[in-house]
Amino acid sequence: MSESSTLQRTQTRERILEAAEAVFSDNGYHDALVDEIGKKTSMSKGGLYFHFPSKEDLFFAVMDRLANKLVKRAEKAAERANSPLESAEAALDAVLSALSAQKRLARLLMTQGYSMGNAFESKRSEIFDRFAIVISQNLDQAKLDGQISDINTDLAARVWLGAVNETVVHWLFSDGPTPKESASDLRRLLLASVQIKDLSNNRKNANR
Amino acid sequence: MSESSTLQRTQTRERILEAAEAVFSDNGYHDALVDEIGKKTSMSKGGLYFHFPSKEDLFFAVMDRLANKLVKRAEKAAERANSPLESAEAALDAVLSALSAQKRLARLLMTQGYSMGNAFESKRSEIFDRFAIVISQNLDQAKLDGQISDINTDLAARVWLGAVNETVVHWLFSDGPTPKESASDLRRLLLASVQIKDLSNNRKNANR
DNA sequence: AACTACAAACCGACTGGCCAGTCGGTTTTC
DNA sequence: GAAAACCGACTGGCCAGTCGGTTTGTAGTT
Repeated sequence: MSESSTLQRTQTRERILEAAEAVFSDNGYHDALVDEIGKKTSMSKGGLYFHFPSKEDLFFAVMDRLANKLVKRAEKAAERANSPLESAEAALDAVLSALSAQKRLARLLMTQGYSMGNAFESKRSEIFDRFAIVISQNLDQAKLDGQISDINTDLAARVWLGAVNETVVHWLFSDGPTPKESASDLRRLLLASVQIKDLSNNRKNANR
Repeated sequence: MSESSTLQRTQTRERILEAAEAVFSDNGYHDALVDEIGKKTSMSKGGLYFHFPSKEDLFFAVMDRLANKLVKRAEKAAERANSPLESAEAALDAVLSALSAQKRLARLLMTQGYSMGNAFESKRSEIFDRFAIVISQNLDQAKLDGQISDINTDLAARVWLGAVNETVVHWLFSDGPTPKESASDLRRLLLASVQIKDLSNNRKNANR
């Protein structure tokens, strides 16, 4: 068991996860066939089951992998910003553009897992919570800094996530505008929702 | 075929829809067994299939029935209000309290159908659109009246729905607060998102 | 009121297709 | 030569939908 074999092993796992991501997001959990994932990986069913104990575990692994990527992306975008409020905004933008760029990713995270029942719910919940934390922590800080007014930041984070979710899902299943196209309007609405106090930046939040 | 028999017929259909609603919302589409719906109705599978051509049709019928009820409720609440903005607000409240009161209803409308794949999506889409229209029309009017600023009302309606959806789903799968408990905070956030201009009412939308 | 005829409503055992997961066996790697 | 990785035909459980048959309602006839 050299370290090269461990590397090989994670590479194979990665290959499987890649293929599984495609198949799951195209068909949803229930209609995704393990055999098809095998075909895409040029690996037999038995081979897959050597690496993952069940279809369900495989699906969760796919979701975790995607969520990690996305959360990291959001956190990095937030770090680059200059104020807590801008961090929250940047995190939002990062997620939105990532989802716009990859329908598959959006489908997987938002809808394609529901067919597995309650197990999926807690996973989705867990992942959304991670995003919610990134947003609400920044909003909390913005509140302390007096950048926004005294609102319920947990709920605000939830509202932001919900707004993104609905916008994306609507885009996925209707031929509406890309979330990215709506991004600036969406940003305006969500920033307004937290009732920005300091108008010294260049945006016009003209309220009377 | 007297009219009493037609009445009988719709009563039976109603009985089935009631039972189906329970079973679907408890188990989700995929895990709901037609036989169990039969058991709850004291009717055999064959009997059910006399009234509904397939499990899928039955599910859609259940959804339509619920959506109709809810939309009507929202519209009536909107009518009772005194201004377009208050109408939008009232519609929101109505939906929120209905969903809070009946977890089952919320589960069905929001998550339990995904397991049937894309067919559900268009149904969900259709239903959410109906709510979106109620909200966005009122927001449009509020815009014309100068009650709110010049925003993208379609998107705003979407944001509101998304916010409600996320709040409710979060409540369903975590032990968070009832949506009704969050209602006033939520209302504050969403009203702020549309950037109310006229502050002559008793709410404090203090923006500098 | 009794009888017939027909259809609407309902019954429930059965089938046919599906597919996750298994397992005895083969190849690859070290 | 031993273990890790992989193969793929097979099975076992599941359940929507079917269908030949029974019951119930109802309209027409005498």
